[in-house]
Amino acid sequence: MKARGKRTLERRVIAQKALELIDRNGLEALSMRKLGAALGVEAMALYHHFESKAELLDGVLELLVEQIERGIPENKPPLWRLRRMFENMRRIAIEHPHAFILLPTRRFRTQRALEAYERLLQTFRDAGFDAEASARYFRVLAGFVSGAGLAEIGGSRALQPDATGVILEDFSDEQEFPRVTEVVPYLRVRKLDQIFAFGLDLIFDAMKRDLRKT
Amino acid sequence: MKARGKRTLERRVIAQKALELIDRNGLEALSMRKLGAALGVEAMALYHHFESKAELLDGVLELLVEQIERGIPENKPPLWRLRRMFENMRRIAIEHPHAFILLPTRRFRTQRALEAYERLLQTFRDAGFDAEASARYFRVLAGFVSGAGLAEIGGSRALQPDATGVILEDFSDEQEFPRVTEVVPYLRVRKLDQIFAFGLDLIFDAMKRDLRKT
DNA sequence: ACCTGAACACCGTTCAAGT
DNA sequence: ACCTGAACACCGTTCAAGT
Repeated sequence: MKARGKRTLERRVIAQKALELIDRNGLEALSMRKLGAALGVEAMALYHHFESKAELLDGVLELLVEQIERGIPENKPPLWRLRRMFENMRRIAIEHPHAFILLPTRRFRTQRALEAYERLLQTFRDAGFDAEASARYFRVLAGFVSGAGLAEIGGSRALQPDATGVILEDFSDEQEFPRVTEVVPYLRVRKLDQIFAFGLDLIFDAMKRDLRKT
Repeated sequence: MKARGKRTLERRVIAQKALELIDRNGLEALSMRKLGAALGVEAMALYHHFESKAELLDGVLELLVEQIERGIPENKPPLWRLRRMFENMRRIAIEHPHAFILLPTRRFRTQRALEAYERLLQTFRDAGFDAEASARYFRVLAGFVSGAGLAEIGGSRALQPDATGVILEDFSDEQEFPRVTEVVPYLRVRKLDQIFAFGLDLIFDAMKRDLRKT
């Protein structure tokens, strides 16, 4: 499992270029052929570094997972750090709208991804939760943040690669869908920050109550 | 936009067969060619009923969206009905693990999907929320349920179509990932019901507090 | 109105061959 | 050890043709 110097470097460079292409053209548009071309190499050369496209995507996932811990000082209280980590997850959705889906759909299978997962769970423990409560709150938070991230993307930050023509605005004559129409302004991108914070508050408040109780 | 009898029927039959194939072989494995074959027809015949594969997927999405309202009596209180709708969303994740992803990732663009969305939002209004609060709680609930649904799937109910070899159980020597290891038993499929209910309680409790306040 | 069949421009991956 | 190039078995979709 130990890297042989150049190999790990290459893997990372390839994954980074893949993420770049995904950011630019969408996940569906990423192909081994195009990725090879972008790196000045034949598609098949990539199979020397990754066994399959699936493994390459695990490599891209690793890059996203690493960002969960970005810019979080060690010396802050655990609950504060946890909050920042989940806020980071949302930021990843915004910065990498086409790649974000990898985070909630692909299992963590690589060393680096599992290491980050380990540290995240350790932070729950540091906050005072036992294994069961850590599992529970992790699931609830990760669920909420994943779903919120996906909504943010569908919401309008990024276009879907294979979207069909009609969008809500074309549709809503307000006669037919009054409730949908009235809700649209409150779900604009600008408003989503507040809603996300509100949801996160809900969960963290419950966590704090829980900690005080025991 | 009005249907011409047979046409709508056909569309539905095709979408249903597509969902069946997705359930059996995964979303990635669905192709126009295979779907045609399953219906005893050439792939190109499908383009007479759907303009593209994207539109076909919108048709499959419709089938899922309809199930959100399944088995919910009109005469129950709005909050109760809302809870049931979001529980239904999770059931959809469990019953259609490979297709569920369509729900949080594809925008609602078809008549039937928007109608269901309209009724869902109307139920928030019936419960006593204004448009803004409806938008907020809808987003938080939909976010949580989507994320929880995806986690449920990754968790183990369905295999990923392009999963790579290693899974956590192979990995965790408990030396290297003690926190990950200790959390595994609490995230087993059997336990996810409780965690889901716990998360939903959190949000519905906040909704009830909110309603009492005003 | 509905379906076929050939064709185009792509895919991921295998394999044998090159350096 | 690393890369190429041809080939295989697929894709979604266009287009002209059939009934």
